[in-house]
Amino acid sequence: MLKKERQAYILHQVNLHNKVLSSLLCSEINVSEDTIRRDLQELAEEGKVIKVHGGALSQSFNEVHFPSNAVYSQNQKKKIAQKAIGLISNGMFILTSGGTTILEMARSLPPQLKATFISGSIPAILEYMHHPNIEVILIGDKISKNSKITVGSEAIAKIRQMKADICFLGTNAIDIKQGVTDNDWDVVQLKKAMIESCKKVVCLAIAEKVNTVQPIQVCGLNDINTLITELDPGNPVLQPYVEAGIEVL
Amino acid sequence: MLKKERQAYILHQVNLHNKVLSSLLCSEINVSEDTIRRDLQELAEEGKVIKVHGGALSQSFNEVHFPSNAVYSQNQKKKIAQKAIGLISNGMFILTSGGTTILEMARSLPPQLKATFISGSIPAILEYMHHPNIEVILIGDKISKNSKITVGSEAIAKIRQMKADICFLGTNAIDIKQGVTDNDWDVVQLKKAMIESCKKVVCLAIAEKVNTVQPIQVCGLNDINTLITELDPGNPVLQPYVEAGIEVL
DNA sequence: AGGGTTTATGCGTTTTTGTGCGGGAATTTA
DNA sequence: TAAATTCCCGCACAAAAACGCATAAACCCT
Repeated sequence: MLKKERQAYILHQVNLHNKVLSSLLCSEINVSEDTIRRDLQELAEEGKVIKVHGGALSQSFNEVHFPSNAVYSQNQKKKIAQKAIGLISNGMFILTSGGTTILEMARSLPPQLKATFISGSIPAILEYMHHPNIEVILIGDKISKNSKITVGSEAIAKIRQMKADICFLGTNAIDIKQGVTDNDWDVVQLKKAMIESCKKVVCLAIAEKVNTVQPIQVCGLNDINTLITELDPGNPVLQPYVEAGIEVL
Repeated sequence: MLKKERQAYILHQVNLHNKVLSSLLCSEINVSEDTIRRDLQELAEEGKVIKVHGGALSQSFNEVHFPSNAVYSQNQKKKIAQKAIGLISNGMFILTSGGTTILEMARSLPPQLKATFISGSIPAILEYMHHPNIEVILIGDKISKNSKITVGSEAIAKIRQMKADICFLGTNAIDIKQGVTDNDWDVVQLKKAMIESCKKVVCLAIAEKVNTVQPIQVCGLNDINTLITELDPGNPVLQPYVEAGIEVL
């Protein structure tokens, strides 16, 4: 087997599987490990692959898995925010959780919108405060420093005595069987109370979070009314949710 | 699984769910906890995640809103802050209003101090949140956008049901005859409630504000226990207050 | 055709890298 | 304050890489 030929084969394998192991390749092509290593090195110098200890990775690895922009998946979140804003009309009372998707929504609210936003999330409140026409109600209680949200029985009691028009949940994980799940106990308590205190529950989730599960359950699928992702509502990934009776946008 | 591949997976998880636990990851990927820890450490050094005890947090989630340091009369306020901090001891429950003097105090709190701070001022709360050992209780209600503080009957009711050890008031104007005065009706209501709900009332005021008057009265001189300015307590300007029975620092 | 040169490959040996383990320190939690 | 986690440090060990060298095939020019 010619050198060029071999390298073409290796490159093909890398692009196919996103990674190759030198140990596997050498037994596959029947050359010494040194040769494979030299090939990978050349390919790496030409920028065709990324050489790592033990083998090589596809170039696409850098772009896809290591997002360089500050806010992760910001474009997707902007898309979600736009869809969510479509559900808001003047005069509404709106409960929101925290999370970067909610923040993106807060930033994208049209300036002429007049509505009342209620939240215990400090970052979200800071965003709402910048808007000229919206009223902001802050849920008070002890502050959880890592989630930057007020948590505790006071906060929950306060939420319980409300009846908002709509509730937006930044969703950490959603799954057909497990429903909505999260990883912070305090946050889950808040979200549960929010769900009970509004007429309509809307989950905001980037597609990557769909069909993933976290340790603590927030609610079952039947408790939510609407699911918003950056995907087209017709996307096959979302069909199970449509069939479960959820409005998918 | 290659090291880089594993790190990509971890990073992906962090960005998806805002946090990861090393214990969970290691059973998920089937490597030792040490390896996960080393990975997290490397990712942290590259600035991709924030390493914390037990796992790591997403970088984007932690975007800190650093309030501007350019504060009017900062040196005087630092001096006042230092004197005020002298009145605080471990385990205290402390009510505070808003205002830049209070902010300066919040920034100067010694890191090892363990106390509970209660406030409805958003900027103050943001400062308190940065401290490692203090508990933060946020008074909830409608947010007044220009004073960045929660105002309303809910907030007042909440304050009334407390009994704090000490209360620090950022003071806009203080005068021998008119006592403490201010210019925002909502803020005044809050301050009145705070004064009633604590054992000791401390006014923080830069010297410029001493012997000035604002339209709305907060309280008479006899309601306050301590007055802190950047001046020496023996300064003639302050003597009338000493004579009125106020502790001047 | 044949000698010199370049290129490609394989084989030991030495270094480097990646990972797990144990024990003690530090930190969190009850 | 005590118990349980988690972290940190050094070590061991295996896998992989780097290096030098040997060999041989391919190439190139009289």
